[in-house]
Amino acid sequence: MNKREPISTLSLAILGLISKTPSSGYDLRKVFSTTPIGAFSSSPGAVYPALRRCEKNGWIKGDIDRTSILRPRQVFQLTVAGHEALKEELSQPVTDESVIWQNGDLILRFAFMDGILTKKRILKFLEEYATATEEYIATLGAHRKTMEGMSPQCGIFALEQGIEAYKANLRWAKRTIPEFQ
Amino acid sequence: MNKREPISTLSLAILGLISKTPSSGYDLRKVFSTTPIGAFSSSPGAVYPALRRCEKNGWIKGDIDRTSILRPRQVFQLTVAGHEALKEELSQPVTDESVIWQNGDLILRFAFMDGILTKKRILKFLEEYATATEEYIATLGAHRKTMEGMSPQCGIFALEQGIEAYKANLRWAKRTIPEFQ
DNA sequence: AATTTCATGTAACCAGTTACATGATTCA
DNA sequence: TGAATCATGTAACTGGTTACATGAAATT
Repeated sequence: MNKREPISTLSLAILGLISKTPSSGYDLRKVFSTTPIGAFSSSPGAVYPALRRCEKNGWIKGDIDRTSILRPRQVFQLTVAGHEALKEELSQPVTDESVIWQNGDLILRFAFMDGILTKKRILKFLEEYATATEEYIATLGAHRKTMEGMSPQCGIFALEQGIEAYKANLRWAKRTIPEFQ
Repeated sequence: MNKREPISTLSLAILGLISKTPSSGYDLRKVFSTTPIGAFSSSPGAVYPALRRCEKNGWIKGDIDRTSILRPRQVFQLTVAGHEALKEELSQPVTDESVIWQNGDLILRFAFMDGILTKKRILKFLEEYATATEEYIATLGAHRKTMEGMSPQCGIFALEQGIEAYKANLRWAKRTIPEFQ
């Protein structure tokens, strides 16, 4: 009943990563700057405040690690509430809007589902994703038709780029569903 | 020699659209909310301040349109300086970073090149885009190999989604180059 | 008469960016 | 000894979001 705060993309990435491996801010920055995990800046001005926000929401808690002689690191792990919040976020339905405007967020959510959602729920996500993507491809196709023979060639080609990308997403989803053993 | 202010994504979209058709803030909001032109909010709180910024930079100037009995609209068009700024922005090289983190911006730039850059320059853009994309696909492939057989299946599948999407981008660019008559 | 559309804008808030700062440790 | 790395953080700025506000005209 009580409404949960929305989780920002960066917070979702942080919660997702921490759910796999307890990490310090520095660890997270390294992941963001060395892996293709998403469009995240590894800037301290983004990561540390985001960690504080997650902490304030009770999603993570930090333990000081003094095993090294180096400056002590604060290693964060998920709280029970954090696990709940992450699970709920990952369980959100795939909306048409999210497929159109937040495809990256959807894939980020998918990347963290392992071990948090059941196989059934993950497959449901992929099916919803495929359906919504297929619909949007049709919409883009209709749009393309209205531009038929129009003067700004580049605009049409750009639209085709979008259509091709979404078609690739659709093929990926359809192929991944059966591969998901 | 004098350094031009960087153009934000929203400003670029506004300049690009206005370069095709002089428009009011309301016109632009309608385009953003009814066409797949990009991830832009059509919110007045974004569009009107962005117009003011462009105006302050001397890129656009507005004329009051009183032809209608309705509330007068302020119709903006590009200034000479605005055309220069847009042309320079569209002429920026395709960097590896932009292919990775700002693919949407690159496609947006491409969509507006018609009539502003020469055919030769547009083709150069597509070739640079293809090269950088191909390189990044290789990087992602290497990354994928390091995850071979790892436990979080979803993470690997998510990476594959990215690889497939970039492959689609590459095919699009390679196909579009010769189609560009 | 009430709602929708045309058309513009402001204000509070939030979050990311760049740049700076600190200070210890390790490496060349 | 100087540079790079470990590790955390702050401050100023920018720009986008949501929500609110106005007011006239057209539509139902």
